[in-house]
Amino acid sequence: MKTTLLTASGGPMPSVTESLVETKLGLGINTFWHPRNHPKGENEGDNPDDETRGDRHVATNYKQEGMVSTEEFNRIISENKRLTELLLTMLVDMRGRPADLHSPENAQAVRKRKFEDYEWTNPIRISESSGSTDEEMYGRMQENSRMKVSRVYIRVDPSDMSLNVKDGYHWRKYGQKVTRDNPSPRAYFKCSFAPGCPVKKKVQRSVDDPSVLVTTYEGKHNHHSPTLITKTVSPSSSYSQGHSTPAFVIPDSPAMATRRPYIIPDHVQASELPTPAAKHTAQETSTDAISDSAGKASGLLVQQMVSSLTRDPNFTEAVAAAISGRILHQELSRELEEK
DNA sequence: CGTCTTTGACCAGCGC
DNA sequence: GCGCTGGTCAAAGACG
Repeated sequence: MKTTLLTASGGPMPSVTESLVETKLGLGINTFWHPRNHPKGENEGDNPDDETRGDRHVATNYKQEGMVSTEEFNRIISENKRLTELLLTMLVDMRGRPADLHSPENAQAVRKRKFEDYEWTNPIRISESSGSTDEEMYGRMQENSRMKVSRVYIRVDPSDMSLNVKDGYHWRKYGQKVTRDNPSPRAYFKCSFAPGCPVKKKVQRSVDDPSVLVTTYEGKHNHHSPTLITKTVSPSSSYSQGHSTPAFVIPDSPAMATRRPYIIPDHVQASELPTPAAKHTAQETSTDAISDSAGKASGLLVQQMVSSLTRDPNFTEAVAAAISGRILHQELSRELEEK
């Protein structure tokens, strides 16, 4: 079974650079992606022949470093190209929104649209806010933008009709409904790992792409992540305790990656994240040992993220362009001063 | 026997 | 008030 994380925008999981842009633009959840975490076999129809020379240059460097095969890297290049186009589309769309707000007659409509988007993601908060004016709700929407509600998009095998998402927690299904806007049923789950845990999640297939499961997590766990004492790793206990989403799941094997999303919620700092190094110590059942290892290993994840950034061809090119542009600008300024 | 899933019934909120 | 819709409950059955 193939699993691919997607973004809140409904598109494929972006590369790290795009994730950072998404963060800057304030889009929903943050995401973390790395080629090595991507299941093989995606985009099998992509043609690697249309890559740019720059991409080939980076590909050569990749190969020299022995990190990935040429085929693998060509696939990554193709995907990055496709994701870049997606990002540009998103940017164009987002740039249009502030312009809408400048128009008084459109401001209310745009605000309503944003509110509806938020309502889709945060149904509990909205219901709590019922009775308020639009102005109050919109303000509250912005105020609560970092609440413990998140959505995860997971690509699964279309032939698999189950709505089970293995995210490390134990869930009890308590209902299923067919909603008006989606022919696929929506399943309702409650966390059953600890008694009284208020966390719920809803799982429904995407109306646009039935191979994508849309999972909405609500609430805060009142217990440690069960993944801490099994095969996977969560961040330090201070983070993982009480968070509604799988904090960070490191699969032991590609098979384990099935339906196990990689998620970094937007309020989590890099220093709070776990690392691959913590994974090994997590095999122990002692949560104290896990907390210690997670703390020591936080720097390694930062390294991994930096490594991901630097291996992204577009990011490399952008940095090179920025640096060369700056150098050129300095040289021109110096020449002007000398004259 | 305990746990989980299924599924129809029920309830609350909302718009008309 | 009525109908629609999403969310939840709870009984019955399946399963290990």
